[in-house]
Amino acid sequence: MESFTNIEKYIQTKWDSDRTFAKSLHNTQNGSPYVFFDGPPFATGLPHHGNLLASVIKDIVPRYWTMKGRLVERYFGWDCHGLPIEQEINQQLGMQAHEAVEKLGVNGYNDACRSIVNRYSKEWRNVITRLGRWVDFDNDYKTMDTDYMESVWWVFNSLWDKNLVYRGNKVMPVSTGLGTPLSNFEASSNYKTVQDPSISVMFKLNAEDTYVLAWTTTPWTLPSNLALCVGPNIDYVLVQDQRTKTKIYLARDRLPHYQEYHDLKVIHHVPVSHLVDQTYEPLFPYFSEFSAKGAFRIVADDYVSTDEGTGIVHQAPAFGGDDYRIAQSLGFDHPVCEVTMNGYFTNEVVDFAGQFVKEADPAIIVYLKKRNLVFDHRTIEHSYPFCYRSQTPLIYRLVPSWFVNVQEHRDLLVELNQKIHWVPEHIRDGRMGNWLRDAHDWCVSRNRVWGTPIPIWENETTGNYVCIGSRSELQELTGIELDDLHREHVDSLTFCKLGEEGVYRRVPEVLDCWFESGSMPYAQIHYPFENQDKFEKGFPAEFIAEGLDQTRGWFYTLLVISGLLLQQPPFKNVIVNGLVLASDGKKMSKSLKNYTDPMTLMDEYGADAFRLYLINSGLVKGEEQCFDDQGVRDMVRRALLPWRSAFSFFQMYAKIDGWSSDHLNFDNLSVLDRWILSRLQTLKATISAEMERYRLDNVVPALFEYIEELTNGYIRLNRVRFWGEGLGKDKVAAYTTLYTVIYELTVSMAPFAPFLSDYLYVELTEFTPTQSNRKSVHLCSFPEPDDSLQDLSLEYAVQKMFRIVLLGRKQRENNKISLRTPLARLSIIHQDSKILAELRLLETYIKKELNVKTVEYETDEEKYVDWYAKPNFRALGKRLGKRMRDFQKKFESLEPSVLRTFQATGSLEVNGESFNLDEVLVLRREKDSQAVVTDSQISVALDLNLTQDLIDEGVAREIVHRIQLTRKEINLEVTDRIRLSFGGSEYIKNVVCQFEQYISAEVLATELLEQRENPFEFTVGDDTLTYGIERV
RNA sequence: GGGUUUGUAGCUCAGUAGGUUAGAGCGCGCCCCUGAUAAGGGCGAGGUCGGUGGUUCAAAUCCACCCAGACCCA
Repeated sequence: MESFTNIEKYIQTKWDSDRTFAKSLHNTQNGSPYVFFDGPPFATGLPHHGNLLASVIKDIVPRYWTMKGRLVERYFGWDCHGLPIEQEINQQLGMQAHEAVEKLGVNGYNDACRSIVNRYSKEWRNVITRLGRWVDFDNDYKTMDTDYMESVWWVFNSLWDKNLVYRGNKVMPVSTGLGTPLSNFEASSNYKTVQDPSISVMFKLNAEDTYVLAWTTTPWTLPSNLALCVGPNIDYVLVQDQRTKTKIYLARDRLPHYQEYHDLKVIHHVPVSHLVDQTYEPLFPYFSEFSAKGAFRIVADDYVSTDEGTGIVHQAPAFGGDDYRIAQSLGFDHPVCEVTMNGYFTNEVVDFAGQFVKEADPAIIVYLKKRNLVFDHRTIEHSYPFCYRSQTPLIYRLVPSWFVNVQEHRDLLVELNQKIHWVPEHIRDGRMGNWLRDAHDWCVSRNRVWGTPIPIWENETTGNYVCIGSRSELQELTGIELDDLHREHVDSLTFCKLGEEGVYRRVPEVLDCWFESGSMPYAQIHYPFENQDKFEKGFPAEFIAEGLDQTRGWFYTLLVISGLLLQQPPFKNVIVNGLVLASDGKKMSKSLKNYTDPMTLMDEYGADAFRLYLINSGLVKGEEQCFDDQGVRDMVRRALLPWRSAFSFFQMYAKIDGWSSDHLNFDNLSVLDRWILSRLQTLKATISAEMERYRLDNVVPALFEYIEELTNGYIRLNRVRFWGEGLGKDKVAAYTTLYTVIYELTVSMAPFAPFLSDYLYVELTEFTPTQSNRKSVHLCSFPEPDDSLQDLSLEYAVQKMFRIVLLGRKQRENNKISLRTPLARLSIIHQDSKILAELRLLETYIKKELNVKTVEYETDEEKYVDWYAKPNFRALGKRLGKRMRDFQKKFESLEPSVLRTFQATGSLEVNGESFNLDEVLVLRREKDSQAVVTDSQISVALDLNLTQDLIDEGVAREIVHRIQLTRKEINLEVTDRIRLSFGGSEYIKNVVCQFEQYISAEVLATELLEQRENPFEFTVGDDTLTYGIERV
């Protein structure tokens, strides 16, 4: 047998040479489009389990809909711009972007980035292809393509035209050494432990002769103080410094801290409302005119804590994120920012002008001390971020930035989000909904090099802006035609406008790369410059899938852009996958080596198994899961192996009998034929239903169940039907059933296990000479359930039969009687003769499974079991309520005679209330567990008497078994006829003679002769059989 | 600190209208079967369903708080 891995490699080459993917698109070209958007990954490393998980989902769903007749085009996308790429290149060049740009120029730097963007794309293609994902890599989109970037410009310009773009400020980490803002990633990459001043400063209230105490480790921000902030839920106290007699407000929780160094006496507690809105005297005179605008006032905000400081926070809106947010809500449009990007005070700060802020700290403290405003002064050691390049301390400072107005359109976004079907559902109103409800304006500018330039030109003289939305517009204004829109080509272009003085130059920023990926629906097809019709027909997309981390990433940017642009959600269905963790519960990490490389896994167990494992879990509904290599192996053992074995079984006999689908005939189906066909309809219906709901995790369990029933139920019980010679009616029915069931199972598996499914499909076509000449399962239609073949009551009865077989086996086990020894009788015991009648239809199988001569149906349960009654809590809960416990006791103590009547009449009176058989359940327990076994619903009793005849027959079966083993050992074919010689003890020889016919038939012996010397032997008890086998 | 989410057998996980015997696979122990054989089946051990409190006749399931982890945000 071929290994699964080899099968997959073979199928892969078949797909390549037959161009099966292209054919599947060709075949569905008249189908209605099912649009799928592929989220672009950064290819800065090899694909990991998370990428593969998303890829599996992105493959299964499109394959399914393709088989449903829809046209599902799939184009791969690459995220090319942004920090990850710059990071790579910086590392490669061994210098920071700003430095590199100085040396290489924007041109050289971008060339370097461009050269590595697709460094891994070949490996990605290999891995994704090996996984079995069908996606067009040849017509992929890249966010750095000129067409793509032009569409991004169009998107940006459209927002601009709708007045949704504005210039504002954002507090960001700034490297004073480089004079430029850093990304959060860069800013958090170099923390150092340093000593800083820690001062508590007193602010004099205007209305009383008291002070408010605020704490800071950045005295240089005090000259730009504009407000103080208290916490609305914090308790404050007024204290008096016993040394200076000064009265001071601070948080009660912080009092002990200050009492360590100062003799403070509490005067009284103060509600926070007493402080809010009070005004105070500015520490410095530089910006006192701001008091007219509402500055130098106490405000309240939740962010204030009492973990450190005084519970009152000094506000310098230009130098803190919260400070800025609060200032904006107070209406300071132009907060004070008297520090240059390089960290020097400007001239407005008269006393410290030209000083580097960190170096001005001591002078500022002295200034305040002279005015008796410093309450406490010491030094602390803490961890502080430094520029990873220039090693200067970072400062947080306002940076001019471009924003998209999202805040005012929250309601629209929330509303559009409601139209999206999220899997898992909770993300819609939870993670995503909450995020949208308080969405902030989106800062879309980056002070970067490698990206799509923001297409805004600013007139240096008049301050007017022109936003450009296309290459042709740019050409009109500048006369230059560009085929590349990166900074090195665009930055130098300037223009003037007639009748307006001054020159227009592009603003220096590039776009946030999330803006580019969010523009993907338009940009991937160069809309609106091309493909207008295609876009309009295919928007919103039917389906997308990415990881949970994209909620505030791609999912969000897609929604913001399409919402603002078109007032539509960008997609209808989304599967959010969870994070794949290593088996130790940690993140997968190359350095920890805590996971197996996916390619290795696929080489060992196959991509099909890998795929099934990934989707058979909470991973496809946003939950995380520890990846377990064993789990992949399980998929082989539980699904792929039995599925293929079922096919091999069919194939082997169908070849012998020369059976083909020409002989299909549903006329003489046996009861189990009808059963497994009915189960097939149920399976197909389940798969369709779950796929429509995008609940992939519910599919694999249903497949498991079916494969289990097919192989360990249907095939095991029906093997004998395939053994006889010729093609009788019953055999045709058996082949018809087995073929149909395997065929449709195989086609149904196609989206999930595309390799083995295609392999088996092709093998199956050997038996379908007149059927369609499709070359691949992936060109087939997904099978639809046929209601006329479904019989739920039969499914139920067979289920019961299997339960009975289990009970019988259990009783044999209890009594240590091997299954090979036949028993005279099985009694199936239930007082309801209707149930027994259903089981009678399956008697043949029950006899065979339990190896009994006869089956009897017994309605007199009281002979074997004790009845007891129990309330059906679910049914009675509402009606009985608190009385449940009392009734439960009453039911449990009912006499058997009462229960007998109850079962006969279907009605029971207790305490003047009547109950039916659905409300009170009658259950069974064994009177004597030797004689009978019950599962509380139904009972069986085996006749355990072993007569000599039965024992002899058991021995005969044992003999057959040994001979079969030997046949196999000496490599006989299943169909080989043999000449059997035997000898040994008298008893054994007698048994052989007695069961001559049975034995000959079973082992395919055409001749049986007694002989003294034989090559093989075995013993049963005290007896020995010797035998020889010779092929005829 | 906030939002969301997860916590069930040694391991990986099921368990959506709250219903009284909490399941599967793997692993482990015992046994059986065997022309589907890189198999298969049965039985068994193994669980205070993260903790505490509450609602209820009844809680793994609903509520509150807490603990631990994760993701995102601050």
